[in-house]
Amino acid sequence: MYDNVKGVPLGLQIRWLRQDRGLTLEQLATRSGTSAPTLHRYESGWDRFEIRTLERIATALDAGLEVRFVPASPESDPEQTTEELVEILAPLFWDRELQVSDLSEYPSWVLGRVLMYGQREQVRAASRFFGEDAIATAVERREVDDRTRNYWQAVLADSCTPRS
Amino acid sequence: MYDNVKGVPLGLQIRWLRQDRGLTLEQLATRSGTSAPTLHRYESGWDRFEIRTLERIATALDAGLEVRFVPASPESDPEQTTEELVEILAPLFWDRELQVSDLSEYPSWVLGRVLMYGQREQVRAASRFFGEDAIATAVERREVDDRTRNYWQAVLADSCTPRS
DNA sequence: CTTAACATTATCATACATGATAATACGATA
DNA sequence: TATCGTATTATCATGTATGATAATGTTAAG
Repeated sequence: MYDNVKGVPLGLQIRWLRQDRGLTLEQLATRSGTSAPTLHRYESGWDRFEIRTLERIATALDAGLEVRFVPASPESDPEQTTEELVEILAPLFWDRELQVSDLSEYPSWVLGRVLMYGQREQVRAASRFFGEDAIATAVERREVDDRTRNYWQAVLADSCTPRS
Repeated sequence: MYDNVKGVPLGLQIRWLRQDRGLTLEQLATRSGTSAPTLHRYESGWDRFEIRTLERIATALDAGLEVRFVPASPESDPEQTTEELVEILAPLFWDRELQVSDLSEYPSWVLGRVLMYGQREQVRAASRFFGEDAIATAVERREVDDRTRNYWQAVLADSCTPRS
C-alpha cells in the first residue's frame, strides 16, 4: 500500500520536509523542476513514483533519498558441523592441535579451555555443540578460575535466548 | 549517478538477492511478472525505476523495499563508539545478531558482509573503525565478487578525502 | 468588500519505463 | 560435435508518470 515499507507515505514525507523548510508548493516546484499541482498530487496520496522524480524532490528539499532492498531474514543458520567447530576453536589450542576426536573424547578439557580463553562466539559455538548443560557443568570445574566463572555465568545467563 | 544515494546500485542488489535465492533470471521474471531480458537490463546498470516495479521484484525475492527521504545529515558526526558502529551495521546482519566482540574477533567476516551488502555510509563507518587498510584488504577477499570489488575500489579511491 | 498568496482540481500532451518477442551468445555436458 | 540451460542484446508497442496549463477554492490582510 505504501511506497515505503517502513510506513510513512512518501507524499507525507514530502509535505513534512517542505513545511519544515518553509517552502510553498510553488517554491519547491521551481527548485525541483516540477509544478505545484504535481507536487500537490504527490502530497495528496499519489503512490506510483519514479525514483528520479523523488530524487529531484529530495535534492530540492536538501535531503537524500534512500532506496534499497531489505532482505528478509533467511532461514536460521545451518547445522554446524564438527569440523567447523574445530576450526572455530582451533586458535584456543595453541599447544596442541585440536582434533575432531577430542570433542568426543575429552569434552571437559575442551570446554575448560574454551571457557578460560575463548571469546564469546567460541563459547557459543561450543554451547551449540555440547549443549548448555555441558557448559554450565564445565563452568563449575575448578580449572576455571572464579573470575572466568563469574563472567561466563553472567554472560550465559544473559544470553539464554539463542538467536532462532 | 546511482539510484540509491547511499551506494549500491539497485541492479546489483537485485542480482545479489536473486543469486542468493538461487533463482535464474527467468524464474525471477515469472515470479515478479516481468521478463528475463528486462531483469537483465536492470541488473546491468539500468537506473530509472518505478517504485512499483522494484516492489514487485522485492516481493518476488522475499525481500522488502525501503524508500524514504533522508533529512540531510546535520553537523559532522562525532566520534563513533563501538556500540554505535554495531548499531549502524546491525541491519546487515539479519541472520545473526552482530556483537561488539565480533568487530575484534571476526573483522574479516564483518567487513565482508559490510562490503557485500552495506550502504556507502556503513562502509564508511566501518572504514573509520577498522581503518582503510582493513577495507582495502577485505575488498580483495574472494567472497567479494569482482563487480563489487571494482565498485568499492572505485568508490573508496574516489572518497579518499575524509570529511573534516 | 477586494486582493493576494497559496492550495486544490482537472485536463491533456509528451516522454519514457516496461514487458513481449526474437535473435544471439555463452558455458556445461554428453 | 550437438544439445540444453541460461544469459545477453535489440526492437517495438503499450500504458502511464510527468509537467504545463487553466480554472477554482481557501485564507488572511487591508
